[in-house]
Amino acid sequence: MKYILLGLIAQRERSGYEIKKLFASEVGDFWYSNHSQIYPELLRMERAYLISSYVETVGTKLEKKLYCITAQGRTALASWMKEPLGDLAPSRDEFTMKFYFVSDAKDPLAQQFFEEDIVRHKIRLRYLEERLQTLTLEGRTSHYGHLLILRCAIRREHERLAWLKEEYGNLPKESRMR
Amino acid sequence: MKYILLGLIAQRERSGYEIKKLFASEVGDFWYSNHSQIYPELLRMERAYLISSYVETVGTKLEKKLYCITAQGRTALASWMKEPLGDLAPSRDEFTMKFYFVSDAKDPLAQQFFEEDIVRHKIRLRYLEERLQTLTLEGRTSHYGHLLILRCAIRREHERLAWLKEEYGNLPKESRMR
DNA sequence: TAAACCATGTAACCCGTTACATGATTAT
DNA sequence: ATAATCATGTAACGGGTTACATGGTTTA
Repeated sequence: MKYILLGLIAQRERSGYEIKKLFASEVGDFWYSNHSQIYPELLRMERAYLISSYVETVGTKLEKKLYCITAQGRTALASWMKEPLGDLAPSRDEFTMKFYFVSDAKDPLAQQFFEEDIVRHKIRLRYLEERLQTLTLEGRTSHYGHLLILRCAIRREHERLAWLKEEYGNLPKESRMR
Repeated sequence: MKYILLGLIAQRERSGYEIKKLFASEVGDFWYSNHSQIYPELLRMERAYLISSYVETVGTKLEKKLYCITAQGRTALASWMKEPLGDLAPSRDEFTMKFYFVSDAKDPLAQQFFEEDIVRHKIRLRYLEERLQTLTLEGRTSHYGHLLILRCAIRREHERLAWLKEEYGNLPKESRMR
């Protein structure tokens, strides 16, 4: 988490609120957080000399705290990026775990799970495709990684849906009928 | 988490230690936990009348606490199973988030990330295939769901590796050379 | 002038992880 | 004997979520 904030601030100076909005939009596609975690973390990072801040006044009273990365912060970010990836964690997915308890294909729950999962993955796929479209049209430069992970996610959703439909089709008739 | 424990105890009566071992083996492929979370959770569930326990003595002194599901517990489990699946949570994957900060395909980090991710997914794929083999050979009955989610995971790993290799091959030459 | 948005924090709680702690039984 | 495994707990800590709390600015 710390490094995500650091990475975002490394791109350009940012306020806590700006970062909050990023988590609610593009960063949120891959990682989620909210302001009550962001603000304290930024304060901790400042105390650790990874970032520095200055205050800008909007209007006459409203204060906006802008954070910049420090040299130390850049070093820390670079060494995190170079660190090898950790072990793959188990998925902890609700669909998976619930299905583990379905011992028989005839169980009507199997059908229900497939239907529900197809719906939520269709929604997600549509959303991701729209995001890719937006990003492509914006024609921003230097967002290789962002495009890449979006394409990865879209492909994963396609594959997931294909698998779901295949297995759904393989269910015994007794459970597909009404 | 609570419902996973409940599901495992619903299959047959089990001790905390037995459940711990399940998390270290087959359940651990999809969800992880350890004994310091399991034991207190079992105590809480017993206090909530979802499970009941009795003590069995092994040898002369060693005590083993066996938990059974109660009628209330079965109801709670069934209603959890029927509940619709929650929203898809963002992946929170290290590879994804690090790549978000790679703005240019020429960055040598891109190459590094692909290589590392290929390695860890190959390892995982091999492991999952071995698990499926074992499970198939065991020839247990009524494990439709378990087989299904294993096949799903294997297919996901295959697809992931295919994507990784494809994108790795698309990297510009400057960064692939030594 | 009211709603929507900008802007920043704290507090309580829940869940999960690591570490601490103990002792019995079985297999080599 | 001693190592591995069986067996069950507690404590401290860290990260994330929800709720609490406040006030300024912009837009319709």
